[in-house]
Amino acid sequence: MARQNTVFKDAFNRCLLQLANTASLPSEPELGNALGVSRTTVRGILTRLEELGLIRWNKRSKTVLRQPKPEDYYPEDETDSLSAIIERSFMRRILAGGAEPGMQINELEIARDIGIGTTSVREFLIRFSRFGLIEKRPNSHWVLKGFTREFALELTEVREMFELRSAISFVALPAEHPAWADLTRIEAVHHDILADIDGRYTEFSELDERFHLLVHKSSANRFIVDFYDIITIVFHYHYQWNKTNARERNARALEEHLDYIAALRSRDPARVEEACRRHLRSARETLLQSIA
Amino acid sequence: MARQNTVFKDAFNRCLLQLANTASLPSEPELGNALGVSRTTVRGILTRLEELGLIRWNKRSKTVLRQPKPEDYYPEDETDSLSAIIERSFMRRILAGGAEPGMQINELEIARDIGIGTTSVREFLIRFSRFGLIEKRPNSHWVLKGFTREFALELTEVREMFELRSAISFVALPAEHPAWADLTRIEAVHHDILADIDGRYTEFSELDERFHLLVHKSSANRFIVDFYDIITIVFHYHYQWNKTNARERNARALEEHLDYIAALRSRDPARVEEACRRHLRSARETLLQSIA
DNA sequence: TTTTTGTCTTTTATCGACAATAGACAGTTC
DNA sequence: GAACTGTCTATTGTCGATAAAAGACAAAAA
Repeated sequence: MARQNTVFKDAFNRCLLQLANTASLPSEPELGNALGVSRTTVRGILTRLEELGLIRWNKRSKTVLRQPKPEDYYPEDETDSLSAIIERSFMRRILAGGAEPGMQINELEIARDIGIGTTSVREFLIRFSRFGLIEKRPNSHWVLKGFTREFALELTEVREMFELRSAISFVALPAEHPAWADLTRIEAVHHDILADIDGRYTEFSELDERFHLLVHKSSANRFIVDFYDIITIVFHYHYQWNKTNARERNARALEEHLDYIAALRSRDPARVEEACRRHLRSARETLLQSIA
Repeated sequence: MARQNTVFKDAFNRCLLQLANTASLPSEPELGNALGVSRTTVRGILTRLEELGLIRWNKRSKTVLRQPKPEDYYPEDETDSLSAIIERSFMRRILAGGAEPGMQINELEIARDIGIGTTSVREFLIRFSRFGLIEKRPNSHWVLKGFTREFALELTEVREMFELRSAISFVALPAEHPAWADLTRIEAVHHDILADIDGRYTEFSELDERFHLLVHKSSANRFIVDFYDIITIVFHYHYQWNKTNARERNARALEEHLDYIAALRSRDPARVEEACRRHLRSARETLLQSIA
């Protein structure tokens, strides 16, 4: 097979969710827009919905006949894009497994391991190389540079430069800029989670990403915003792997965020700088502790 | 054909140059080291040298029989790696041609244009995307973001942050660090070029890259050093295309470099910061002028 | 006249294949 | 016994092929 129809299956599943609330479906272009796919895929979905007896479809009329049952959905693991699968598998290898710096990375081996072609693995590695964890020897293998203490220090050094600058430019945003409203929403979630910290502390990781990305975006600089991808992926996988003291860590970080947010609101650059520095310093400590 | 033997041809040509000075060639591993290729390729080269009657080869003895003639070399254009070919072709497209921001980029079209397969084009685009000039729409085309004024401003903003920090850490390098010797060598070339500015001003571009890279490297931060790739490629292709006032521009930049180098030598951070700022400001102006 | 649908073409994502190149191992030579 | 060569295997770089997905265009419907 040349390509898995994961786009179709994933969009189909999302379409079933939308089906729950309506008696009939909108036009093909509109559906395509809502699901983020082309009309070709939409028509594939409609065809399948009809086959399963979920709708009656005749040109413009798409009448819902019954509600979807669990067995109508495609299994979740068939909806993952190939690159997502490779990413997970690769990160497990280099974070969880005893991956020594300097180790060789073998495209063919990874491909066989996952059961896919080498092309996709190559493309993943090329994309991944910008994170600075691997390096290519031309005409030969890749080398793992490793998730080391140096890596963490270099990463956080740049992060601190970028975030400090972004935070300063945040306070210069006009009052009607949507970022302020986003900030309010994000602040509210902080309070919600803190109120039930024992039950919800695991939601911090995602919130953390949203908050810092919002700050970085105010720099209006593509290089700064793009760099945040590296932070995201490192923290994302790293925290999946290292969960010691997660509750305390997250509670503390939430408090620091609230300080930081208050500082942004004050629009006082000196105060922002101080709150930002304090939070980033403790984030760096946390990261370093879990490495060494 | 699955793959051009450009590595072989290029190494063969370089080997012919080395041949000029010796009566016999060293061992296979040693040759491989000198040329940066594997023993397999070395043996290919030796075989070819023997076929052409350039050497007599018997196990350890590789006696040079005659000096290479021009027709012994492979044509230069057969020694370019595919990715270098794609890069040149692509940069010509987006810098020289009237490439509007927002334009779609079509893998298949580029591949047909150059007469190669799509895989290599895809891989090039993925690698190139980290420069922030193009962006992928998943399952669909790439979009050219364009070499615009915003791009130049975002690029120089980060460059200034990084270089300032690197320059400051440069003065902290111990006196025996090789960077100081490199700096001396680079400074000397500045004087050489200035002494014959009319004849040699075109050599500035390469010198500029060497100098700034040396500064960036003293940061010992892979993200800062890697970022310099973007600067390099942008300036490299940009100056190939825009040559107005090159002589005056370069002369001025050379003087600024000399100030900057003197400041580094003084090891006075305040003086370094000032000289660095001044030079980067004028570099930014130059870049901006040639865009708008 | 604008939106929707039917149909058809083009492009992307992925695979398998194969030559170029790297690299491993054992026997050979100094 | 250290380095070199002969031979063999494994991996990378690139191509062509193909299903999935996107998208163009004209006919049909509102």
